[in-house]
Formats: sequence, C-alpha cells, structure tokens
Amino acid sequence: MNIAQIESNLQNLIKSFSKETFIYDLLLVYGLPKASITRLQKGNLNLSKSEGEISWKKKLRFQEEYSADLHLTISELAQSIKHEERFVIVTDYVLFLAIDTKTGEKLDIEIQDLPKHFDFFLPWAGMEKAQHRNENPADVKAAERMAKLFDEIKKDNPVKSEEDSHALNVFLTRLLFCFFAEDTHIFQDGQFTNAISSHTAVDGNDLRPYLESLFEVLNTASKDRKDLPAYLNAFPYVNGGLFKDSFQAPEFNRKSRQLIIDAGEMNWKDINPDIFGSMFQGVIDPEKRGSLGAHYTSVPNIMKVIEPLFLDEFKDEFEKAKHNPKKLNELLYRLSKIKIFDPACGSGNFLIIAYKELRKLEIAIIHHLQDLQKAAAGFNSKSEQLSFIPKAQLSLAASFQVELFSRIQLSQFFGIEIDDFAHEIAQLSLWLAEHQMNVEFHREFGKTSPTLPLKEAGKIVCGNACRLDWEEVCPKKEGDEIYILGNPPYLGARNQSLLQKKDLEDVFSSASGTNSLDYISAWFIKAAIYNDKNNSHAAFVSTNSIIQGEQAGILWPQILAVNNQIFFAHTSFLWNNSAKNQAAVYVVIIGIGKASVKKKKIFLGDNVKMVENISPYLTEGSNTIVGKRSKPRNGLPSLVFGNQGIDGGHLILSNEERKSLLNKNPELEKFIRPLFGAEDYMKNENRWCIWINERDKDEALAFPEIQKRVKSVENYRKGGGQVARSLVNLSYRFRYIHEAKRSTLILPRTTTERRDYLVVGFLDKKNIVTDAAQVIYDPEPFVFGLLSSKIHMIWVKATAGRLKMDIRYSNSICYNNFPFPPISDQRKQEITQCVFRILEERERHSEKTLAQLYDPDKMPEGLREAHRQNDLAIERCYRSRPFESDEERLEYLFKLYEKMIAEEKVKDSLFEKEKKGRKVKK
DNA sequence: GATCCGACAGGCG
DNA sequence: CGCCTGTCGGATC
Repeated sequence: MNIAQIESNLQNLIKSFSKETFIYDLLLVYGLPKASITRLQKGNLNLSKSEGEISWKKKLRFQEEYSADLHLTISELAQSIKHEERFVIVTDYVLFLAIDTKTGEKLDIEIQDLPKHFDFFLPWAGMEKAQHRNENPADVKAAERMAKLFDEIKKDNPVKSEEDSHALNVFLTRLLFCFFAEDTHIFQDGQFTNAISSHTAVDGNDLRPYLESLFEVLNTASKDRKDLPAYLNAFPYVNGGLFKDSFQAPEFNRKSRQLIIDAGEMNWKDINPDIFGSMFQGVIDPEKRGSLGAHYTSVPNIMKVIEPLFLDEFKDEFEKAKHNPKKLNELLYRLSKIKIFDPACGSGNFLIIAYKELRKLEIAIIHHLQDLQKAAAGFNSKSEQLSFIPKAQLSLAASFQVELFSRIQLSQFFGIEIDDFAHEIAQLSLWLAEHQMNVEFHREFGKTSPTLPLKEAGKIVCGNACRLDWEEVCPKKEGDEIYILGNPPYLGARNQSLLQKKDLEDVFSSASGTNSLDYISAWFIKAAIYNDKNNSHAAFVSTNSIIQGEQAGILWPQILAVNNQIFFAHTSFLWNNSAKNQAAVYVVIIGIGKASVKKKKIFLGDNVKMVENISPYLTEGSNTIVGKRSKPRNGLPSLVFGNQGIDGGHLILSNEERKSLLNKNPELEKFIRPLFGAEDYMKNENRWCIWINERDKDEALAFPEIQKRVKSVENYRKGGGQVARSLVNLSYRFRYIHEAKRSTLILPRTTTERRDYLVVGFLDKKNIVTDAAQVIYDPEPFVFGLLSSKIHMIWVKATAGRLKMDIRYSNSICYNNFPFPPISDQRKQEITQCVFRILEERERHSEKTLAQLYDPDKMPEGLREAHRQNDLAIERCYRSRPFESDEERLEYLFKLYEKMIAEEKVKDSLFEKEKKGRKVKK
C-alpha cells in the first residue's frame, strides 16, 4: 500500500459511502488487515460496551454523534482513553473530528474534505508523522506518480542503449522542470499541462512531436522565434542548458498521456528539491525501488556535516561583524568566493541544502546592512536595538550601497555523480532551489534577479569520482574557499565489484592492505590529497567501519601522511532516514583538513567536546593506531579462531536430532561432540556436531545417517563460494578442525559492549568451538584472568572492530597487541587464585546463564567482587599505584603500546643493520 | 524496536 | 592456514 493508493482509495470511499460501514471502510483504506476489521465489525474485537461506540486496541476509538456537540464528545472520549487507541474519531457524517492521541494533533473538517487530509491517519499504515515531516508526502506522491508514468513510457519505448537511457533521463528531467515551473510562477499557472490537454490528441499519438517542438521553443530566445502559434509562443525562454540539446522524446499512448496530465495536475509547489531527487532516483532504478530512497541523507544529517564544516564559522563571523559594515561587506564577498563540492552528489541533496543555507545567511547579512543604514539615517524603528553601534560605524554603513542581488551563483557548486539520471536531477534541483531562494529573496527585499532565463548551472559531472581528477572538476582559483562534502557510497571489501576494487587500487596506488578497505576510503584519500594542495576542508558521512578495527590502521596513516587532521567528528550513531527499508548501519561524520592548532570538536550525540586532537578512533588523544600483529607479545599463548563449519548446518545437531540419531545408532556416540558458539556458551544452550577424524572417516561413512548428512554438506558446498567449493571433498568435516589436548578457553567473538567484562571460560577438551568464538587451546589459567579483566575490556572497546555497535573481538588487533608486561610466577599464582574465585562465584549461580550473570544491571555482588579482586591483581602487574579512572587506564595502555612499538622498531632496525653488516663482510 | 549474537565468503599475509 | 569484516541477517525479549 503506497501513499498514492491510499489517497485515491480514500477519494473513492468519500464519493459514495454508507454510514453503516464507513468506519470499517476507512480502516481498510489504510491497509489494516481485512480479517481483523471483520472481527471488529462482528464485535469480537470491539472493546467498548456502549452502543454506537467502537474501540479497537491501539488503533481506534469511534463514535457517531447526532445530538450533542461533537467537539464536547470527542474531548470526553480523548480524555478517557483506556486501550491506547491511537485515533479518536467522532462524526455525524457531515462534520468529521479526529484526534491523534499520540501527537495531540486535531482534525476538524467536513467529511467530504477527508481525502485532502489523508495523511492524518497514515500511522495506521505504519507511517509515522515524524517520518513524513522529513519526507514530504508530496514528494512521495510525486515519486510514485512518476514511477507509474515511467513504467508506462518504457512499455512503448524500450531502452536499448546508454544513449536511449540518457535521452529518457533528460526527457524526464525536462518534464519535471515543466511541472514545477507551471506551479511556481515560472510559467503561467497550469500552462504546460493545459497546453497538452488542449492541443494534443487523446490517444497520445502526436504528443511526442508536440513536446519536441515545445522543448525547442523553450530553448529559443523570443527574438529568434518565428511563426509560432500563440500557445507555444506564450512559453518563456528557459535556456541554462536544460533544453539545449535536442533528444527524441518518447512515444506516448492514451494511458501515458493521461498519466502526464494527472501528474501535472498535482501541486508541484510543495515539492522539496532537497530530497525529491533521491526519491525519483529510486523510482527510475527498478532495483532500488524496493528501498525507495533508503540511502538518501536526511536533512538533519546533512546539517551535521554542513554546520561544523563551514556554516557555523560563517555565522560566527556574521555575529562578530554585526557592528562593522565593512566586515559585513567582506563577508558577502567571501560568500561569493566559496565553492562547495560534493564528489558523490547523487541527486544533489547536500549541494542544495548548502546552497539554501548560504543564501539564507546572505539574506540575513543584507538585511542587517539595510538596518544599519536605516539606523544611520535615523528613521529606523529598530534603531534602539542598534544603539550600541558607534556613530562612526553607522555613518560608514550609510556610505555603502547594499545592492539587492545575490552574490551566490550556482556555478560555485560542483558535483560528481556516476548515475546519469541522478546527475541530471542534481542539475535540475539546483535550479529549482535557486528559484525558491529567489522567491524568498523577493519576499524579503521586493527585488530579485529573474529566474528565467536560467543562468549558469551547477557544475555536475557525470562520472566515476574515483577515476576523475577532482582538481579538474572543481579547480581552485585565487581567493577561492573550497569545501568538500557528501555521503559517498559505503561498500565493504567483500562486497565490492572488480571494477570498484580497481578504483581503490588506482586511488591508493596499491598500498598494502587497501583491499580490505571500505569503498568510501577512496573519497577520504582523494579529499585529503585535494585538501593538502588547495588548503580546503572536507567532511563526509561514512560507515563507522573505517574508524575501527583493522581499517582504522590501514586508512588513517595515509590520510595523516598528507598533512590532514580530523577537525571535527560525530561519533557513531544509527543511520536514520525515513525510507521504508533503511540501511541498518552505524555511521560517523568526519571532517578533515590541513593540520592546524585550532581546537577540534567531537560531537557525542548532543554534546560537543573541544579537544586538542581527535584520534582516528574519533576519541580525544594521540593519533596512535593499533595495527594488526600476527603473534602475541610477552610469551602469551596464541589465541585462534574457532572452527568454521561452512556446512549449511548439516553437521550440526540439536538436542532432538542427536537423540533420535543415537536411538537408532548408539554407536554414533563417538562421532558426536558438544558444540559451542558464543550464544550456546552465553545462554547455556546445547548444540552438537558430527565430528569425524580422518582416520575414522570410513567407519563413520558406513552409517547411512552420516552419509546422508555428508552428502548434504557436499551439495551445499558445491553451490558455495571458492572456499566452500575447495572443501567439497572434505565434506565429512568442518573447514578448520582444531581441538584441545586438555582444555579450551572460549572467548565469544561478537558481544555487546554493555557488559563491564568480557565473558570467557574453560571448556573440557571434548568440546568443539565454532567461529563465533575465539579459542586458546590448553592455556595457563592466569590468561583467563587477563582476558576477563576490566582493563582488557577497556582496551578492547577502544580498538576492536564492530558489528554495528557491538564488539568484534579480534586476536590480531585486540589480543596480540594488548600491552601487558612480562610477569613473575608469583603474580601468575595470584591471578590464578582470582580466576578460581570467579569460577566459584559463577558456580553459586549455576541456575543462571552467563548472559544473565554478566548483565551489568544484575550482576551478583559476589561475582562482581571476585572480578574486582581479579582487576586489582591484573593491574598490579602494570604498576603498584592503582588506576583512578578508565580514561587513565586507556591512556596508560596507549602510552605503553607506543613504547613497545618504538622499542620493536629499534630492535628491527638493529637486526636489519646486523644483516647488512654481515652481507658486507662476505 | 531494542538487544544481542550467527554464519559464510574471500582476499591477504 | 588463519583471520577480519559485512549500506549484513535474524532471533528473541
């Protein structure tokens, strides 16, 4: 059910309704389940006992009212809500009153006007109002209308080549412009749609040539027009390149012609150029249609980029210059020298918002200058407010002539976009935004530059941002102030296409490790290099993967190496826009620019922290990054990966499966082992796996049950990726087959960061651990104490990669790099005692799962105390004076880490020298 | 809808 | 051969 459908269904309902079924039909319009509505109608679901009243839990409270005042009735009903009814409705089928109990909004209309207010009840259809406040229903409706039109046009005009597709994109863009123009006084009201409906045949046959000649007219200055019929000549000259090249318009039929007229009759004035482009983009690309606009950036998020990048600074300057007309004029000049560049501009949201914000600021400045002048002339009513300004400045103000035009040109806006249609739309949206701002300027000052003919456009290039030379797209000229921004595509290393891999290779000139980077890294590097050359600044929205785990260590040294610093950052927050299937991803916003001594800003939710330096982990502190390391330090035992199955689940048994297998063949006991992933361990769940050693292979395969399962694994692997296929002949076993000799230490790999401690434990040697956990085989007990210490958790939280926001424990980053000094046997003994105590405390609550025991809100005091003792023992290994805070612990760890790295470097270079020396002697 | 953990692919070291 | 990550995926309160 989409919005356009709801609206038209509602129109149908209102055209002819019966009082008996009206309310049920209304619910149906919003797509509520038919079965439930039938039950409601029969009375089964109706919670109300009173006659004529309906109450449906969480949905609706309804009453017909013919005698009393409807307003009185509805406010009584709304005040006595019992079943969380979302909407209260009272009607006499002439008047129609409704209250949204969640938002408090009210509707007070005549019932036939209901279709105009269809959006009031959208929460029934799962669309909250807060959502479509960002996402204007008019945009959604327009997008859905255009989708219909597009589908219909494509039926008659198959797209065979890129040229075809481009021509169609251009055509749609022009169409959009005309719709918009006729509703916003660029054309006469309804001029475009009326012309089509009165001058073309109903069957759509002559619409193509008609539109072609119309577009030509729009591209012809009036002096060059000859012998045109009046209705064509009435169209103004548009120019600006929008109608410049002639492309063939598509063919139409009766239906598609009608769809154009329908779309034209919508009110396009309410369309939001900020985001409607993203919606159309989704419409045009059928693959994206399911997730309409899922990846577009919401306006609040765009502001999070724009404000710290440049807008806040400009606003500050304005504030500071308020008494100084000379400085204000300089600021206006500065606005004319600013360049905004979005190297992944999509349909242009960032550019448009930036453009509008700058225009708004300019209006405010001009306004203020005017006020100053009026005050100087002594006839301004606001002069009292301006009385603090020295006379000399006022008379200076009087001497400046504030010219009433905008200094900000679309040609200051640059973009790169790989998608042809999006790039056309970006171009168009900028014009529309310009027109909107011109209207606003006119409202403020009674004067503005005319929108038509369109002047220079934004410089939007269609191409691959990784391959293009950014300095060619957005060249820096003397005095330019350049800001790069945007929300480039994120794509994990495993999901990139070959071409995208090549893009990264090209950008990083095959520096090591770049194959593990997210696609967005290319934008960061290119921006950093551009910044270094042009003294510009850049800020992007990005997946948080690039500031965590291994990627942090690969990417950031290269950015720092070209003299860039992070000058502001928003730490991870959940990606949020109102699209239906929005991406579940945590994002950060990072601003980089040439190194400076200015204070940097870290935004944590609504709080801002001013700091000296922002680390690549987006924390306050030095730029030290913990890279990967293949061996643990200081003689700690190796921590390894658990056993990956790649078995499609066929080697894994539930309790029941195991039982039934053993009932048939008790001999199979020897091939069945308990299996632990993180969840099994944390939540005390039992799973089992079929575990066959190579030497027992034939014996095991003699059992048909086993054979069947192995066959299933084989089939599964045949259909899998490279690794899976390489294991087809080993289908009786897991990818890895590690076992302990005596005991296993298990450490869940993916785990919530809410807990104060990592939960580790010992397992008997017969147990098998999956790759959902990490393992140390046959460890000394003190390692348990180390891993489950608070200080280790602090280190892990700082350095680990993440799954969304949850910790992803890694051995090469978290474990092998953990700074822990060599310790004496006596210390080991102490720690071991603490470990036993922790285990005892767990044992006391054996009825509870570990997940329950380690819930930070419910952790039993005994267990907590045991951990506290363990923490003390561990921390004594570092120094005798106790740590005072977690910040101190982390700082200490990083210092120690830096020291260790430095020492290793010295050792390495000595080793190298020695090697060389020996060679020379030879 | 918040919370928390799973499994596989695959390139790199 | 081991390992890290995912504009991830999904189950469960």
